Amino acid sequence: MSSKRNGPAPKVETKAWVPVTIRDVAKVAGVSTGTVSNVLNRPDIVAGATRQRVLDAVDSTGFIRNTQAYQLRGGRSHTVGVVVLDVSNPFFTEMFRGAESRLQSEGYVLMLASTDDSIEREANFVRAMEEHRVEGILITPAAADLANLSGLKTRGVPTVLLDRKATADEFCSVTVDDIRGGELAARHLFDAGHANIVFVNGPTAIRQCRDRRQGVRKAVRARAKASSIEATELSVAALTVRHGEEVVDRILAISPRATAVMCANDLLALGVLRGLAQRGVRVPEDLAVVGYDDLIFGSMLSPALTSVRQPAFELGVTAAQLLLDEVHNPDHRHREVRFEPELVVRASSSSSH
Amino acid sequence: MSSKRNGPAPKVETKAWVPVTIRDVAKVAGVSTGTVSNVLNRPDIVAGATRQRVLDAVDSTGFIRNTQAYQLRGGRSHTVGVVVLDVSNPFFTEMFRGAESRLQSEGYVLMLASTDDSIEREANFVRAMEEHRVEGILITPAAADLANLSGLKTRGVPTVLLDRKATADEFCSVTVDDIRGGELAARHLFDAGHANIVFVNGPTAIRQCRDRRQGVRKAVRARAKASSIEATELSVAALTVRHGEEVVDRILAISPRATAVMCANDLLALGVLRGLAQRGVRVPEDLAVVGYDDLIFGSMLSPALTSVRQPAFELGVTAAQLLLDEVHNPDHRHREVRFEPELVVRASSSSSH
DNA sequence: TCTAATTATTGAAACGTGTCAAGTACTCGA
DNA sequence: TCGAGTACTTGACACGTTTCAATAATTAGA
Repeated sequence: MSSKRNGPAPKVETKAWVPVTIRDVAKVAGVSTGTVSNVLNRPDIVAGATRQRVLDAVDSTGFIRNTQAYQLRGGRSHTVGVVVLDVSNPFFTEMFRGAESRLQSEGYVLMLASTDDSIEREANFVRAMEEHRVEGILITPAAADLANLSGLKTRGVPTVLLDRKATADEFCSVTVDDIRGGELAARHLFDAGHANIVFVNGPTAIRQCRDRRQGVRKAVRARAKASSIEATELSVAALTVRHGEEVVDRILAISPRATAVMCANDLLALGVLRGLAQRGVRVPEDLAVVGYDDLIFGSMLSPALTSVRQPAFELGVTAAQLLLDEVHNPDHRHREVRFEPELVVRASSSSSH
Repeated sequence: MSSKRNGPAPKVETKAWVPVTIRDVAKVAGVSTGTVSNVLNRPDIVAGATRQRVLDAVDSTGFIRNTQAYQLRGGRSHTVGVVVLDVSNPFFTEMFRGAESRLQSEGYVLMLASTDDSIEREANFVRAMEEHRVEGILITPAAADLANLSGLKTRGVPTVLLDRKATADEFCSVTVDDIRGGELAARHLFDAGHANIVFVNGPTAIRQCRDRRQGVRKAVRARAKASSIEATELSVAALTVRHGEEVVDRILAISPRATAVMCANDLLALGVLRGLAQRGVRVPEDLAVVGYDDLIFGSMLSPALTSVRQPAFELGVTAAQLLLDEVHNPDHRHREVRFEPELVVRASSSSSH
C-alpha cells in the first residue's frame, strides 16, 4: 500500500458547517417555524407565494431535515435492521437485495450487520438496532434457541426470521423446504435411470443437512418398492471444496460402483468434480453429479452443474412484505411462508449416458 | 410458495408495549431522571447503592435508550452509511466486511444501500443518510462527476470514496492500481515465455478497463525493445461469461496463433475457458489464460484460474480508518491510499508447456 | 459543636421537529 | 358597511435525553 499526497497537502476546509435548523429557514423566509414545517409536510395548505419563498430558503440554506427530531416527535424511523450470518455469502446478499428492493420503494433505509455465528455479536447488533428504533428486524438467528430475540418479542418490534422457522408462532418467518429439495435432487437421479447413488452429506448438526438427508431418504423409500435402488450415505466434516475433493476416493471405492453423486451443497459438488477430473472420471458419462444451492458459478462450469436453487431474492422480498404487514396492519397474524426449492438440470447430470 | 398456519391462528399479542422512558425508570428506582442518566453515562459519580437500584429498575422495566433523543441532545449517531453499486458483487461485499470489521469495534452500525448504477437512487440514499445524520459515508460513486456528493462536502460530512479517486483533494479515497494490475498480468505471461498474447478487454468507457489496458501496453513497451513480442487487443461489449465465450473464435482466428490470453476480468476468462473446452483446446498446454479480480470460484476451477487479486477487505478496513480519522482528528488531511493488486498464479497459466 | 469541604442528588433547560388551538387578514354577500 | 366565512399563519408545547448549576446530605477538621 502506498500513501500519496498531491501538492502541499491543504488543511481540510476550516469554515465549519453550522447545522441549519428549521428555525434558520424560517428566519430567511420571513415566516414562522410552523409554516416551514407545513411546507415540508403538507405543502397544499400553505399559500403558493409563501411556499415558494420557503422552498427557496431551504435551498439557499442547504437545510436537511433532522430525522431524530422528527422521530422523537412521534414520527417513524424509516429504518429496518437486517442481521445475517455472513455478508459475503451470496445466499444472504441475494436475500438482502430482495428485502432492499421491496423496502426502498417504501422509503426505508436498511441497517446491515453480520454476526459470523456469534451469539454475542448478534445480541449487540439487535440491541443497537433497538436503540436506533428500527421499525422492524429481519434476522437469521445464530443460536438454536431464540433467546436473543425475546426482547424484540416483548417490546413488540416486528421481526421476521430468515430461513428459520419460529419455535411457536412467535414470529413470522420465511423458509425453504430443504426436505423437498433433497427429495427433488434424488428423484431426478432416479428418474434418469440411476439405481445406485451416493449422497455426500455435511454434519447433521446443521439443520439444512438433516433436512436434505431426510428428503433423499424419502425419495429412496418412494422408489424402493417398485424397483431395486440404493443410496449410500457418506458424511464429511464440513461443506467445503476440499472436503468434496477428499471424499472422491470413498465414492469410487463403493461397490457396486455408483453411477451418480448427490452433494449436500455446491461447494462439495465442486470439490467432487475436481477430484473426478483429476482421476479421469468423466462427468456425466461415468458419473453424474448434482449439487445444492445453485451458486452462480455452478452454471459457468463445464460441465455446468445441476443444482437445487433456493429463491433467495424472493425470500427477501417476502420477508420484507411480512414485516411491512406487521408494521402497518393492526390485524396482522404471524405466519410461515415456505418456499419450494427448484431443481435446475444442467449438463453434469443430463441423461446423455 | 405455500402459506401455512399452525392451529387457530392466534391474534398477535394485544398488550401493546408502551415505550419505557428514562422517567419511568426514575420513578421505579425512586430517583430523578438526572441520576438515571448518570448511572447510564457516568456510573462512577453515583453512589453504589443508588446505582444498583437504578440498574435493577432498568432491568425490570426493560428500558432501552432512545438514540434519537440522545443524539438530538448533541450525542453522536454511531452510524455510518455505505453506498455501493451492487450488493451482490463479491468485491463490494468483501469491502463491506472490511469496513464493518473496523467500525463495529468502535460501536458503529452500518447502513447499506446499493444504487445499481442509478444516479438518482444514489442521490436519494445519500440524502436519506444525511437526514439520519450518519457520521460519515463510504461510497462508490455511480456518476463520473461527483455532483451528488457536493452537499456532503459543503456540509462537512466525512466521506471516503471507494475504488475511485477524488477529482481534486475533496475527499479521501481508497483505490487499487489497475494500471499496475494489467501490467503484472501481462508481464507474467511474457516472463513465462509467451511472445504473442491476446488481451480481451471490456468497454473502455469503464475506467477499470482503460487502466488495465494501459498497464498491458506498458508491459508491452517495456519488452518490445529487447525481444519480439506482440499483444493483440480484442474488445467485447460487456464483462460477462457469455461475451467471453463468444470471443473465443476471434481469439483462435488470430495468426500467428497466440499462446496466451489475458482477460479484463474473471467472468470473461471463465467464458473463454468454456469456449476453449468446447473446441478441445487445452489449457494451459495449448493456450494459457489469465483473468482479473480473483473471484472465489476461479480457484475452484480445473485448471484453477490465474488472476489478479484486489485486496477488497483491506480496502474496506482502510476506508473505515480514513473515515474515523476524519471524524476524530481535527488535523485531518484528505489523502488517497492506493493498494497494489497481487498476481495469483495458478494452473491455467503455469509454465508447464 | 461549628464550619468547611466533599459527595450525591436534583430539576429545569435545551436539542430540532410536528401539531394544533388560536389568531389575523382577506373575501364575499347582503 | 357589516358580519360571517374562508384562507393562511402563528407560536407554544411535547417528544426523551443529557447537562449543569444549585441544593442537600455527609464527612472531616479544629
